[in-house]
Amino acid sequence: MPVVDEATFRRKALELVARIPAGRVVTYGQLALLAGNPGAARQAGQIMHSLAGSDLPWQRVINAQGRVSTHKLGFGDLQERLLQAEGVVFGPSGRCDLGKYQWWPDEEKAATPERLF
DNA sequence: ATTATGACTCTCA
DNA sequence: ATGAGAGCCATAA
Repeated sequence: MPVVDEATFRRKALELVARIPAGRVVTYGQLALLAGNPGAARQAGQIMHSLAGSDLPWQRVINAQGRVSTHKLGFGDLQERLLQAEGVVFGPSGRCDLGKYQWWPDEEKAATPERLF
């Protein structure tokens, strides 16, 4: 059973998305976990679905395989371009290195010098 | 109340 | 590496 109510879950999820630095990404499952509802990766996606046209960096949310999950929806191409514009590199299989770009909240406190570029 | 539907994720074959 | 299948959880019908 959920650890937090839907409203809270959604609020925290959006909060997290807003904090993702350019050039970094987070997964749906990760978002669900951090928002207080482990296992609710689908809801994370559901929330993103409702973000159409918002000012949030929705493009920085991808699936656990390091691939964008929006090709079926038609704008997967756009999402990849936006990310590449921020420095994220996608391999020929349309996959990027999560170990390298995945972002975690606590990183804000610790400086993350190199890595990028 | 029940069913259908996903911007999901794991586990196997 | 690729794909099917089964959990998962909330929303819309």
